[in-house]
Amino acid sequence: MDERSEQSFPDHFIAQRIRKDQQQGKHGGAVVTRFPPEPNGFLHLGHAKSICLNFGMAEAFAGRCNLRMDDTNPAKESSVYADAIERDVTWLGFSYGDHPRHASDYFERLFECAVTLIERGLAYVDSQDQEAIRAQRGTLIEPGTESPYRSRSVEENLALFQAMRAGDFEDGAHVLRAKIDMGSPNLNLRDPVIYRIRRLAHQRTGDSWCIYPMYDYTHCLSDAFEGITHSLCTLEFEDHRPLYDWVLDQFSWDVRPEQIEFSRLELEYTVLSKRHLNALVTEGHVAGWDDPRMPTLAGLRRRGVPPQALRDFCGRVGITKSDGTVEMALLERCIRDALESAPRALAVLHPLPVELLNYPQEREEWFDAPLHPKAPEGAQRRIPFSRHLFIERDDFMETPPKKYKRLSPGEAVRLRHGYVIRCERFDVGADGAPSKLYCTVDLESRAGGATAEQKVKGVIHWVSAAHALPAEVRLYDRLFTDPDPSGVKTEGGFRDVLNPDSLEVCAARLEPALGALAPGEVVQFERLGYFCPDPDSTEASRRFNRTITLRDTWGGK
RNA sequence: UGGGGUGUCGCCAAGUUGGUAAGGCACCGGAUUUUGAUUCCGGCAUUCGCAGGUUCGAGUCCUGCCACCCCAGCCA
Repeated sequence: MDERSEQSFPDHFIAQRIRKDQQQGKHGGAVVTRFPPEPNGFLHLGHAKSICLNFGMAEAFAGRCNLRMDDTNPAKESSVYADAIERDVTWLGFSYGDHPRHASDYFERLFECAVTLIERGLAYVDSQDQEAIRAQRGTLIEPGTESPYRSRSVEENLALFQAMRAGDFEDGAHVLRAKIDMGSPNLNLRDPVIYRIRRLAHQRTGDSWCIYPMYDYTHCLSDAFEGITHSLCTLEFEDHRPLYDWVLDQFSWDVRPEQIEFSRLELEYTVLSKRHLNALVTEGHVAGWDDPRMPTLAGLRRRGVPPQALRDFCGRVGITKSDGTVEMALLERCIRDALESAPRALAVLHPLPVELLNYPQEREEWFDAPLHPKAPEGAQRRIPFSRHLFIERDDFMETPPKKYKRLSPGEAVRLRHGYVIRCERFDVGADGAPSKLYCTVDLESRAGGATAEQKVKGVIHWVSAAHALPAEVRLYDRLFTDPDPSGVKTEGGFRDVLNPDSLEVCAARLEPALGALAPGEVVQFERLGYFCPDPDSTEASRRFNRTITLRDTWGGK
């Protein structure tokens, strides 16, 4: 738990503005926000920032935050994604009442508003094709030109719009456009399309509709319908605010929502856009949306990252309007912080056999070891010890560098929670690498023993060969080798900087107590990092995911 | 060449009536440590994109530049 970020009151520019509004009694002092994802993909770290902001503001100002599916485009959306979104928001620790809201809940009201706009001469049916409309929009520096259908009579527009709804036309035959200003320097105001014909079943409304409203028209009205006071969105919508305001200004509201923009999250060595994440999944570069290497909430969860780490992260990143890219180190710091209190265990990822020459073949001992070093008298587990052990391959070197604090010929190290051993000799395998160590053990070296205080090179982890549980352990690394995958200019783009070593699978050996761990429960394998059983782990074949390594201040390895 | 934004330490980010640069991450020391982890102390921007100006005094006000981001979906 990070008390600092949990208790400190958010004080970014949006919080300041909301506080001011509330103090001035705006909206009757009410604060209502909303998190409005489109159910066309899984939520990722970028969404976490928005979720924490929106739900966080509601919490901080004793308000409410709605979860609203922005489901106005049945061509791309599905309930599979909507379900995943609910799961992820809940997992992050936020609640939105009994149900999420849906833009599709408002289709009828949205239609009525459109009719009103038509009646007031503020919207018209354009019967040109997409290309013609695009050509008339003009460019960034040239104004657009008005559609020949712009001056249709209200009666004709009404009849046409009703016919569109009735299903009398094919896709693309007509669109409804807001009549604003084709000469505006803001392209969004050049008579934006607000309804299009899509003869497609919608995941929630089925075949009830064959016309669907566009985002700019739908979003602001949905906010108003729900009494949203502060509509927080990312910077790219700044240009849309005049349109947001234009639509709302055509009606009167008890609560008139206001849009405020903040910069989206960018993180080094990853991609944070649904389009790119979708490509990773679709093209098979990862195993799915919840692949532990994905920056999706589902992936992070499967990896073992606690939700608190993400909330802490979002809090530390802050909210501003400046574009920036956060270093991976900050996220890692938050994850390690949240996991420090996890139980400890011993596991060997790359086993190197060790035989203790002076330890009886049949003898066996069980050591008590605390689950956490800061609670030495607290809960314990038992660790078996015997003549045959495994230690980490990296913990032995024939000719070690100067400050090596591990095992080498003639040197002694302590086995964590156990005895001190000294390496007498070793075998070399066909590949030229050490294949087995022969050591002597000092039976007086455990705590309380005669030689317990002796100085040794260091402390290493180990497991008893006969008692250890075999397990497949997946070691994950960053998915990309370039800090800015989206910025890669080669033909393949981010595909060209995928990290070929983002996944290493190893055959590990675990201390027996680890057999009782449930999927998702994170433990620290001492000196290695944090790990948790994958959901696909079974007693017959244990599978662990590495959540993150321990901080490593040693240059070597 | 249009419109909308942003520029404070390697990264994120405070600074909102002008008064003499918070904090976090990273990094570098040093202490503790049966995890090269954790914890703990200490260090880390004479300077705020640049150039002028106003002022006793400017990151904060004015002027002019420069850099970067977003916008021409019947996507959101």
